Amino acid sequence: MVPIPSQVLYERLGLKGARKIKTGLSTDADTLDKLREQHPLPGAVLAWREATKLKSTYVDALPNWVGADGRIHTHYDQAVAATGRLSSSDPNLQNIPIRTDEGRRIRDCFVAAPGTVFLSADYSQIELRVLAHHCGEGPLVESFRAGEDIHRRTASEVFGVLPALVSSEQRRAAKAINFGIVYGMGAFRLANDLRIPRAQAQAYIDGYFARYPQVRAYMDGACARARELGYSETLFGRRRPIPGLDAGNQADRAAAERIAINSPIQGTAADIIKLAMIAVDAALRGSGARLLLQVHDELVLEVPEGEVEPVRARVVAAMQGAAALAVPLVVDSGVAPRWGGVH
DNA sequence: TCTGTCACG
DNA sequence: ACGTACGTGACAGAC
Repeated sequence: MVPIPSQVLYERLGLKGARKIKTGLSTDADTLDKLREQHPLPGAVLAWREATKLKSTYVDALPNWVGADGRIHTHYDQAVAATGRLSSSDPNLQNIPIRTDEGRRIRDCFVAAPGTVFLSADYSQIELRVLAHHCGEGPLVESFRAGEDIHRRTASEVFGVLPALVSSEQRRAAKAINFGIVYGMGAFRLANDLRIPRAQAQAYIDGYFARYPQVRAYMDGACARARELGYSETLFGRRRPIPGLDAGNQADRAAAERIAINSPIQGTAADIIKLAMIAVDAALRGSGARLLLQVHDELVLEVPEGEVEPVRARVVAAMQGAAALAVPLVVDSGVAPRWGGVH
């Protein structure tokens, strides 16, 4: 039983500025957020959506997956995601909430077995490090080798201010730029995300590529190579066929180019954590610790309380040593009796 | 079965 | 003038 937000918002209330979709006007979260200034209803719909999403997908559904052993066992597919990532289903444990306080309460429902705790170990900025490796030199490489705050450094380069003088607003913009670079973003999307004029977003992107020419060269090279070969390739040789790079249609061609840019990055990161899982498994032999989950750049283990520090050291070392890139691989870790508390 | 939406990295 | 960031899976509702 669901209201019909679109009719109420756009026909009865006459709110303006919604994004168009195939079937009419969108009521997605980004659109509703922008409509907040016109009326109190969009905000209420957003709150209602968050609550019902959490209830239907997690609170109501997950208890039905608890088995005779009192635990939930997910299913991992190794041959579904085109980039080489794993995917998780029935239930999906790679999309358990964490971004909101209400969501984190769901993650907190996952409790380690008596006498054990969860150990979570995640790669810091692994996709940007892979990109830095592909670039070989420049501020991205320097920055990771020096252990700097990568977004602060990007802001410093793009906005031409000393790192110590980067404002929180500039750092936020740089973070969005770094995030988007990996996906082959355009000015339209960056402008939308940062709520700035499109011309200003374009200036940011131009400024970025002026300071990071090696990133531009990587992107051009990745497209050219994929166009010649018909596929992209990760650092470890995983291939993804990419049709459409010669499409006459500009939008189709641009979409294929974004895939050619992103797949070697996301796919190499996927290869690295798979190698890490093998190394972690070997490093854990003789201990009472068990690997429970992989969430793309994170491994979650269950560890006897008395073994936490030695296991943590082994896991971090195995993950950091899984591949030798031109920049260090850094792994952060946390320990807690509930999943929501590990970071 | 398709679409829109939204949870995660 | 057009469309507009990568990869997934689950749910509700429309058809």
